[in-house]
Amino acid sequence: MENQQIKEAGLKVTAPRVKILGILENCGKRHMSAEDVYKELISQDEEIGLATVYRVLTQFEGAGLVCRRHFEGGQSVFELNSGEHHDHLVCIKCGKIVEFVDLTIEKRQAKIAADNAFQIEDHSLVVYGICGDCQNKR
Amino acid sequence: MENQQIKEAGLKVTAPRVKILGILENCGKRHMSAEDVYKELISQDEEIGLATVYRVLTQFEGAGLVCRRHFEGGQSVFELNSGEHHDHLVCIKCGKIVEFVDLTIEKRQAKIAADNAFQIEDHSLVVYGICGDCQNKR
DNA sequence: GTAAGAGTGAAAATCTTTCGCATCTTGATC
DNA sequence: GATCAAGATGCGAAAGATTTTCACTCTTAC
Repeated sequence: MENQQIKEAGLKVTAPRVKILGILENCGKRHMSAEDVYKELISQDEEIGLATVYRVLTQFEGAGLVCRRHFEGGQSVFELNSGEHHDHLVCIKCGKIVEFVDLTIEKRQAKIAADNAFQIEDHSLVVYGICGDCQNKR
Repeated sequence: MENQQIKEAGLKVTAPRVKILGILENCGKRHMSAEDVYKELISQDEEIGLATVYRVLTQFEGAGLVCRRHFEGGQSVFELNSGEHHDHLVCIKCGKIVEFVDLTIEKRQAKIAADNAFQIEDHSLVVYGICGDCQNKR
């Protein structure tokens, strides 16, 4: 139940937070921009401002409930933290997003960081391309 | 000489373009935001507007002279196109940027894209961490 | 039940990047 | 060199995403 997760994050259980977490969990799309979440709230007749959506998503991010990603094209997208780090394949035509994990790449990154005396905190790998569907469309 | 490169890009040789390219080539920093370039111009008493800096950098990007990168933290950074694709290691404390190329990773990416029927157009790999210097500072 | 501190909505503010437009330059041509 | 059209520039305004401010409301601890 959402309430539990919010409480564990050290946040008060309020209607906007419960609603937003519910949307992220049940909306079907794993990757949503703040705007997407806001529109979904509107369509559910919820009186929640866009500023609150940003605030709540940022808090959730801080609490580790969601991850924020900056792909090309302006808006950030948020996704529920699935526990396991993963990278993304993004279709530049239709926006489709595929997640993947590749141990070989993770290991090489660790090695490269070590070779340069860097202590890895995070990383972001995004491969932009055209998905199978879009290739066939023309 | 800068003039040649600009001409070859199919652009008129104008003072702002020559100046901006000169800064990118001689400023010491390989990665600069539009704002950085603008400030450098100001400090050289050049009367060039920020809008022009953006316009020129965008044109240079289209002509393949520079690459634009979107790291975390708002601004885009531009770098001279070194001909060879490479990825980045970014220090989240001091902003230091190290470039690297790793064939193993490139190959894995190609394989992953193929497995998912994606036709790769581009990719961005950024590893965020703390560099050796910053680790020692505290 | 109540006070204190959190949380919220709406509007204003920021920040980065782009646009509109009048004016000025460049490069090709006499 | 002078001429001219296409292309560039500068400036302020605009746009888009996100954050902050402020006055008000709600949650939680007691």
